[in-house]
Amino acid sequence: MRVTIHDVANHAGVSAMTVSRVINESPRVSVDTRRRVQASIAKLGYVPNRLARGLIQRKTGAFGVIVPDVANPFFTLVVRGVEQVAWRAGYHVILCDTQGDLERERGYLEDMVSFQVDGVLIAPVGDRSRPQLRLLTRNNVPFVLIDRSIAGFDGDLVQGDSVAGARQLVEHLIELGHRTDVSTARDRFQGYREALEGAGVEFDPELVAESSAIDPDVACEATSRLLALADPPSAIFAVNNIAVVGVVEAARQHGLEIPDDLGLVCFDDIEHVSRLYPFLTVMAQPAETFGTIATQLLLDRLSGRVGQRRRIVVLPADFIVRKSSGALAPEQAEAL
Amino acid sequence: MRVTIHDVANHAGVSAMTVSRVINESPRVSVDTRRRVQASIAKLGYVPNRLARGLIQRKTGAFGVIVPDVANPFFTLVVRGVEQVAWRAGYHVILCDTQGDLERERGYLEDMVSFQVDGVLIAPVGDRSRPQLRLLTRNNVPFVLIDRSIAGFDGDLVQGDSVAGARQLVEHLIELGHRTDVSTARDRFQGYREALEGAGVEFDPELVAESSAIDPDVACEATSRLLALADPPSAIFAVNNIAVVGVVEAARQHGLEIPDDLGLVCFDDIEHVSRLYPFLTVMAQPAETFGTIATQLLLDRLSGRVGQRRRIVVLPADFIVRKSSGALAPEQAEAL
DNA sequence: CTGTTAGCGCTTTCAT
DNA sequence: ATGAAAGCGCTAACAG
Repeated sequence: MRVTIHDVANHAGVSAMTVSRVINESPRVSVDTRRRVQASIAKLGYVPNRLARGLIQRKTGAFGVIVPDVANPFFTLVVRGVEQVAWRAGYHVILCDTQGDLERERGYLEDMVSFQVDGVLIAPVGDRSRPQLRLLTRNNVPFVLIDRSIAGFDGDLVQGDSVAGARQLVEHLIELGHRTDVSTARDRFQGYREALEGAGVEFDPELVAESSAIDPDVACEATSRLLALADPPSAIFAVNNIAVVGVVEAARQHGLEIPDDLGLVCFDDIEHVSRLYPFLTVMAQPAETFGTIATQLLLDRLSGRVGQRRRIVVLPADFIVRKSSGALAPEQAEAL
Repeated sequence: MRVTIHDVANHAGVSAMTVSRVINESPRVSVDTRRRVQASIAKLGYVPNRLARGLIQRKTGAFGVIVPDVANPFFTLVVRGVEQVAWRAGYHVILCDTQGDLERERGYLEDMVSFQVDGVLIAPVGDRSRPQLRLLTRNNVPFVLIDRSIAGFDGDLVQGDSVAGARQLVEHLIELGHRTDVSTARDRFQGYREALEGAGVEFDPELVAESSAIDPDVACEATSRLLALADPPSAIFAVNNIAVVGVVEAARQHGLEIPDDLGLVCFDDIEHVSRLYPFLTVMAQPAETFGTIATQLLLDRLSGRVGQRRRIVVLPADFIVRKSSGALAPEQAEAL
C-alpha cells in the first residue's frame, strides 16, 4: 500500500487537511506544525497522488504533444522545445507518436481528453484530422497547432513560411539554370509553382513526384522514376529532411554525383547531419522554436492573459547555401 | 462542465453503474440497454475520466520514459521503440527529458510516482542516480534500466556490449596501424584499454580526452587539444554519436581530412546521417530495439509472468566499416 | 441484468 | 491555526 496523506497525518499527529496545507505551501500553518509534518513526509517517503489532486482540481499539470513521428529530426526538436518550456512552467509532457496514422491520432486525442491534460500541442496528420480535433474543442481542452494548419480550422498556430521558403529554394535552383522537380506538400508545392511562374518557366506536372514525407524509401522510389525520365530534371527540391534522404539514395543508385550531375535543395535542416557534413542547401527551420513558442501560446491561453482571437505565429526559415545546389565555386565548396 | 458518467446515465435512463459496465465491455448488460447507453455516449460526446478510474484501480495505463536527451538520435529511437510497444499494449508514454541533470531527474522520478504511472523506463543520468531510483522501489513502481547500468544496483536492464564493441573498434584502428585516442565513458574506455593491451600497445593517458557525450562543442574542444599535441593521434575513437560530431568539426578546423589525415570510428550510428553519407565506421547499436525490449520486460513484470530475478539483456552492436576509419581501398571507398 | 453503497486520495468549504 | 464534512468521477462489492 502506498503512503497516503492520512498516513502522514497520523504520523505527525495532525489532520489530513494540515498535511495538505503544508504540501501546498499554504501560509496558514504554524512553523512548528509545518516542520513536524515535513519531517513525517520525509520519513515516510510520501509523494502526493496527482490523480486524486487532479480529479478535484480539474487539472493535471500535463500537456499532450502529438506528432507524426518523433524520430523525424524536425519533430524531435519540436518535442524538445515543448518539453523544456513546459517543464519550466511546471508542466509535464505526454508524448504521442501517431506514425502519421489518422486512427492512431484519434485514439490519442481521446486519451488526452480522458487523461484530463491541461492542453495539447499537435502537429496533425493532415486535413482529415479536423473532425477529430473537435474532441478537444468539445471538451474545452485548449490546444495549439504546430507546423501544419488545417483547412478551415481556426485555433492558435505556429508554422513556417513554406510558400516563401519553397519559392526561395526553387528560385535559387532556377537562377543556377536548373530544370527543377519537386516532391509535394501543399504549401511548399505552391511556393514551387510561384517560383516557376516568377521565372517564366512553364510548369510540367511530369516533374512532380508524389512521395511520402515520412518514409525515405518512398521518396527514393519516386526520385528514381523522375531520374528515369527521357528528359530528367537537373535538380531536385525535396519537401523535407526525410524525403531528401531518399533523393540522395536514388541519386547514388543512378550513379549521379551531387551537385555535379544533380542539384539538390530541401526544407528542414538535419541537426547532426549539417554539423558533420555541411553539404545540403536548405531552408533551415527553427524547429525547437516551433515547440517553445507553441508552448508559450498554450501557457498564455491557460493563464487567461489572452483574448479569444486566434494567434498565428509564422517563423521564418534560414536559407543556407551549401554544396548540394551547386551554387558555390569549387574553391568555396572546398573550403567547407 | 465536462460530461460525466452520470450525465450519460441520466440521458439513457439507467444508473451510472450500467454505463460503467458498457464502457468496460462487461457482458452483464442487455443488448438493448447497451445500445441505448452507447447512443447517449455518442450523443453527449462522453469520454471517461481516467483520473477517476486510475484512482480507484490503482493504475493509469501510462509509463514514464526518462532519458538524458530526446534529441540524441540514439535516445530518440529508444523512445520511439518504447512508444510503439507501449501503444500496442494499450499504454501511454510520459516523456521526461532530464538534460543529463540529476536534479531534474529526481524531479521527474517523483512526478512519475505522483502520477501513479504503471512503470518506468529510464536511461539514468549516471551512478549518482542510484539514491533517487529508490523512489521507485519504495513506491513499488516497476522499472527497467536502459543503456546504462548503475553500479551496485540490481533491476532489469537492457544494454549494449560497450566493452566488446569499443574493443572491436579500437582493434580495427590498431590493425590499420593507428595510434589511437579515445573520449571517455567507463565501459567503452575499458574496451579501449583491453584492445590496447591485446595489441601490446602501451596506454598513454595523454591520448584520452575527457569530454561530454552530450554536447558536441565540448567534444570539439577536447579533440582540438589532442590534435594540438606534439605527437597527435592518427585516429580517434569517439564514444558516441554526439561526440563524433565535435571530433569531425575539430578535424575540419585543423584542416585535417578524414580518413587521410585522421582515422575516425565511433559508437552509435546516426540514422539519417548514415543513409545520406555512409561515411562513418561505427558500432551501430539497435537503438529502437533497446526501447522495445525494455518495454517488453516491463510488460512482463506487470503481467506477473516473471519471477523476482532481475533480467539483463545485452544487445550486440553491428560493426560497420565505412570510409572514416580509412580501412577501405580508394576504389571501394569510391563505390560507396 | 441492474442498482446501491462505499470509498480511491485529495482539496474545498465552512467551522471552530 | 486547525479540523470535519462533503465530494471530484469512477468502479468494487454486494444486493436484488
